[in-house]
Amino acid sequence: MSGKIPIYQVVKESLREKIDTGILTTGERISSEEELAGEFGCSRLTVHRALRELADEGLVVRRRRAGTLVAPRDSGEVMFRVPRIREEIEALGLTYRYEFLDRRHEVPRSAVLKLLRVEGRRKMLRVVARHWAGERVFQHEDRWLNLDIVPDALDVDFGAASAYDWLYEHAPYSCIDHEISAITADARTAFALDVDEGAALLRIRRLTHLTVRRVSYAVLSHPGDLFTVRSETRGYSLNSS
Amino acid sequence: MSGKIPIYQVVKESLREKIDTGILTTGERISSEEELAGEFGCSRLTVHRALRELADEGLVVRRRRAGTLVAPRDSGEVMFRVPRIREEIEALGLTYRYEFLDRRHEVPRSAVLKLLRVEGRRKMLRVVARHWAGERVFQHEDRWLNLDIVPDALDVDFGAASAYDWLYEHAPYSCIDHEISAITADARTAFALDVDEGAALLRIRRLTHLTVRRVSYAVLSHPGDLFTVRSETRGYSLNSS
DNA sequence: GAGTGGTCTAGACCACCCG
DNA sequence: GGGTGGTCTAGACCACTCT
Repeated sequence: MSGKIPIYQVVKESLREKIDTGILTTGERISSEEELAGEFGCSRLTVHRALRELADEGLVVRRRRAGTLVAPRDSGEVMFRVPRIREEIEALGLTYRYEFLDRRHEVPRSAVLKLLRVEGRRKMLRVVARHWAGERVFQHEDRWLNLDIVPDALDVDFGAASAYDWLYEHAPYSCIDHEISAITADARTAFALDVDEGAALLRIRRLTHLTVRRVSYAVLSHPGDLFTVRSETRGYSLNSS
Repeated sequence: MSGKIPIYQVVKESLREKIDTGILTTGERISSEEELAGEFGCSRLTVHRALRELADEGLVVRRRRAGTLVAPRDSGEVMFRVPRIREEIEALGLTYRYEFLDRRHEVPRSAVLKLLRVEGRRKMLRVVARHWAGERVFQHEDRWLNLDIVPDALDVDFGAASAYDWLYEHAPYSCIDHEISAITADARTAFALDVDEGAALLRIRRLTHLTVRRVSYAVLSHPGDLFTVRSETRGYSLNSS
């Protein structure tokens, strides 16, 4: 019955449980790969893979000569999924609608130039839009596109498709940095989001980049009562039972 | 000179670059492991490791018989580090101070019982505290500890050390789920955080669990102007030059 | 059926670093 | 110096799934 589970998984989960339940505690040394291979009756490479994956997850630390130690807990990392906005809204059972507001070819303020790592004062593309969920504004998007990296954007009319979607389709694979904060809506933003002035907003600032090239910078504002960021549990949480 | 870089890394970065720059596009098929092994003059296992890691990162999708395909971009996952609050505050150059407020042994409201997966109405431990950064309240912590999982907590006086620290030291390794949202401070919370009523707050709800056992549930509230959650870039971003 | 990925072995050599 | 992890090979068998 257990013949279908790969051996490296068995080794991994066995060690994970020993760590979870405190049988192995912080700083404690785990048997060497060779010893574990003997215990589990498998090759060293199989054990190596199990230990490497545990190290990738941050549960153990590996050092040559010193061996494998249970890692100190560093309160760890949390994963959040950032779905495409349309999918997110439709997942809530609401109708998604994109509303184009503005498109300018102009020189950004210096803070934005700096974020985009642009030397001197050059024109970039600014696209402003709203994303609706049913009858409410779900997100206000104020985005700068770096024309040094994606010059084609200048030819695009963002009246029908959002800059986000365009980037998603046309820009190469990229990393994204996020900052999430809570702010109070000023008059202008309140109007844009159709909420009361002073309402709490969840604001995400997002910098899209490809290695060192900054592709785009966006400020995304949501009414606080509409949007929540949820993390996904990392690792295997065995939800059943 | 290049002899020090492992072959699997070379394979991985070579393919990553082809994907990043658009030479390989979404849905396109990558050569089979055997073919790549030939190209790079290495064994199949070495290629396999490279491809497996790319798959773990979500850049490619692998299916038997069909082969390895460049993954559709699903806007991916974002990693946030959640540092210990003391470290976070001290990293800002401010003085950290813990202030104990309340500790009760009582039956939680039903929503909390449900979150903690507790059957029936049983007493749990509630610990309320504030975390200061210099002269400002940085976080208000309202935490429930599940005494079925950590009965020892009942013997602990949380006057000096926070429930968070105690959990960190005494509870086994665990997963944590988070929800981040922006809310408006009501009178009570505004008083607790020493901000104006109606101010924007960043609220994190955090459920600590070990597989299926819910250890603790906490509501953490921050003044919106003090606290921001920042993501870390995932993967290798080759920051130099 | 055949081609692909998934896992595993036994053995090897190297790099690192603690004693 | 010697024990440990890091990588690699050549070959093998299996599981899946497309045709």
